[in-house]
Amino acid sequence: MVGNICQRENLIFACKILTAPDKGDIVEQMQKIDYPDLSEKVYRALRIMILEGELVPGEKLKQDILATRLGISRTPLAAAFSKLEKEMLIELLPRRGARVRALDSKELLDLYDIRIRLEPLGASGVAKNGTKEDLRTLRDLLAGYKALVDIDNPRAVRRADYEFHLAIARMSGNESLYRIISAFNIVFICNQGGLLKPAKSSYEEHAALMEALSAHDEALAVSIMSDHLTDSRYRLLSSLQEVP
Amino acid sequence: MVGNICQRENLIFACKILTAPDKGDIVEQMQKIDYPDLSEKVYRALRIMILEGELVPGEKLKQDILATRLGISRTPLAAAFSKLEKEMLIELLPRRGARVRALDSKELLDLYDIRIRLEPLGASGVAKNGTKEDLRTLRDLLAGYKALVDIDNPRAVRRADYEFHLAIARMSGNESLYRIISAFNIVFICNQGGLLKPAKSSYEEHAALMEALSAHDEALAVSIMSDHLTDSRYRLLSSLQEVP
DNA sequence: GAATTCTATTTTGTATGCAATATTTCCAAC
DNA sequence: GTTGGAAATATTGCATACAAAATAGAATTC
Repeated sequence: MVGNICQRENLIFACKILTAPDKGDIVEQMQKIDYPDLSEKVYRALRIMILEGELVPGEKLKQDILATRLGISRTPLAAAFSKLEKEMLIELLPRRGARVRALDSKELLDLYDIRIRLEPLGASGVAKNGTKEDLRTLRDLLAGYKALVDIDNPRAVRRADYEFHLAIARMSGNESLYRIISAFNIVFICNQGGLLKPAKSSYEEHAALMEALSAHDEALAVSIMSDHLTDSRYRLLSSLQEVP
Repeated sequence: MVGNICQRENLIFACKILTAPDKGDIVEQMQKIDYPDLSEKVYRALRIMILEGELVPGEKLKQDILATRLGISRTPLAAAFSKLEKEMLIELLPRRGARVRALDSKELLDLYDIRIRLEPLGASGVAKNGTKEDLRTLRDLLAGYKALVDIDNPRAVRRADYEFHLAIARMSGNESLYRIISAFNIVFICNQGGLLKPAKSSYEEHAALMEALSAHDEALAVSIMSDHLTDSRYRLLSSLQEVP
């Protein structure tokens, strides 16, 4: 996936857009990351800005302002908006502009229901077809996860969790599965509200999953992934009922 | 969903594009269906053209030719292409144009794996929350299905199957589920290769599902849907192994 | 003072034009 | 006859420009 290579750079770029005091700096960043086409670059930048909360739900995305700020014309924005709309990150009201979509708790629970069905399929794929290289990568991600848990950095833990889950989908061998999970930012959005369970518990569940994957125990991997997510959904539901 | 209202008209429109001998007819059709924005209209038209097989896999989509044929400029095509790319219906190679994506058998099987996980979730939702109105609509669709089976019209049966499955996802109450299933044209693509089982068997399975939904028997509905699709996937696999 | 209509401004959607890149064609060399 | 390269052509991506629509604001009426 080309996307992941530039993920970090894009993030930096996205941050710059809103934090940089002068426009020259932004343009500089834009030129640094040269994707073949501008609309893809803009799309990625906006995606990260939304997911990272720099563009908040409900916020109107005015083409002129964004285009000026990014130093581009409004044309490539149209394509970027189309993509973001398909990903349900923005709402596109004809002739009335684009807004960052707000997610209510029902939608979050619904997304969990989807995760619970789809991600075990990914785990199954890795257990069946995961290469030694895949498993090594996952173990590395897991080690990174553990380190972050130990130093107690919630935001970084969330990111590590996201990367671990997405890596499994990517390695599942089911390309469509990966595209669906990543395109809809399902993992990211579910984690957005913060950690639903103690980082340590979460880590232990990941570690158990890692064991099952390493042992190519498909049934166990599926079961652990399913339980892992079902538990998270349950916790989300409980936390919602606490503060209604 | 606004989309469904104009589904039929769009189909007619899409067909006209390629069959109409003169351009004036196309323009006429374009004006008939007035969506608020042109890019959405074009997107829908192209989507149907691809799904109906009028634009064949591997075919290059040249902006100029398409734009001229549709009587529009190339600008709204860009947005339409972006959407289609997200739906995995076309491939977008930067600076090298767009191609209709070809699906190999592995991808088809992978899509079935996803269907098998997602659609039972839809059935569950309808069994739990389906209104009387929803159930009535489904029964109507089922009746239509039966009629088509009786007169032996495979193409129409396929379409009816598609509509029945999609309706369940739509009525599930899980908006994201519906968007994912419809956005990726999962049902349609899976049916593209033709019917995998005798239309009569398929109808009977649908009828049994309808019973379970009417009785609000969630577990049974889930199980029937799951079996229904698992069987289809198995048949697909078998048919692929026959002619390797 | 509140509501409503009419005007002015903003903002979006689409077409066009230009520059950059890809593809094709043609010609020469081996 | 085939291969390699250069010119010509075609095609894409982006910016600009313009028209249609929506929003905001002012003036008028009740």
